[in-house]
Amino acid sequence: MSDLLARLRDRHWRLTAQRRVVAQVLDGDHVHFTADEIHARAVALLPEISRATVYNTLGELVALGEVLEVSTDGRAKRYDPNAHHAHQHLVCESCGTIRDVHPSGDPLGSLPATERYGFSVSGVEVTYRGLCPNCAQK
Amino acid sequence: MSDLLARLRDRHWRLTAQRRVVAQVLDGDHVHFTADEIHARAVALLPEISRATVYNTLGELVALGEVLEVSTDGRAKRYDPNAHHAHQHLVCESCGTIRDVHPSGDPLGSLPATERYGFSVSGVEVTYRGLCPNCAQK
DNA sequence: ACCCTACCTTAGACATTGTCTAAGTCAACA
DNA sequence: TGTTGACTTAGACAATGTCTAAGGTAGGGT
Repeated sequence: MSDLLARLRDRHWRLTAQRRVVAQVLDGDHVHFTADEIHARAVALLPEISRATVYNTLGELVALGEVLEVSTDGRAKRYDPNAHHAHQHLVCESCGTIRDVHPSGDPLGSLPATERYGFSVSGVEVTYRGLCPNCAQK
Repeated sequence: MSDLLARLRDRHWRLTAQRRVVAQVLDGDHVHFTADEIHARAVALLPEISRATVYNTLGELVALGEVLEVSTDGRAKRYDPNAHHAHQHLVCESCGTIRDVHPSGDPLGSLPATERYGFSVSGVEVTYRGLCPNCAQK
């Protein structure tokens, strides 16, 4: 994560206490928090941080390619700090838990030219859906 | 589409004017409207139809498996009446247009057991992203 | 043909998530 | 250490979706 802060400094980001706290909350490669969850955790570390700043900071991190935005369910977007290793998501339909997964094969290659309708295709997202062990039990 | 209405009657759906109009708007296999767009088109056919009824009806059609709900961007969900032929989506990042596409291979098969973390995986969605010919030109 | 009644529809309040604005604050450079 | 433009703030606003209580009606039963 200090790598992240270093990269951001290189890009002339002002290192404010608020931005540091958001980065700290996102630390760890396997969290998929919503903006509200990030705000709640940030407030625990820096009580006066505002919702707007959390949204601003997340938006900037996404624009810089340091964090991925995932909307798996039309509810709140989730933010995925694991932006530097290609992966896909496995989502529990019941509790919303997300796991990072690594399918075999190149998903982009599976779309033949005749199915591209003149689009310039730049990316692909694969979302597997199911029940996590916990929810399957109930 | 009369098939749809027939199937719904078989399931003891009350065929109200409102539900007929929503079904009519969804007619055609390649539309991907938002709830608001569906409401606007429904109002043109039946001025007194309410927003709540459109939401209710769409929710029921989704629960019955007659319509798919797609949220490609964290904005408004879109409703896809092409629920009976497996397909994936190609989305224009600029204007939001969606095309139905048919990739080769079985996307579910690409997730090895060691990457399933005990989940019972029941489905997979593939979303290709890019620019449509129109937006690419600009 | 006409009642019933359970199911459907309605308007509008409310909830959730996200965006914007105007004023105040502060990180970084000189 | 002073200056300045980028950053942060509270709260209003916007977009989308859900809920409620009251009234309407489709369709079965007669």
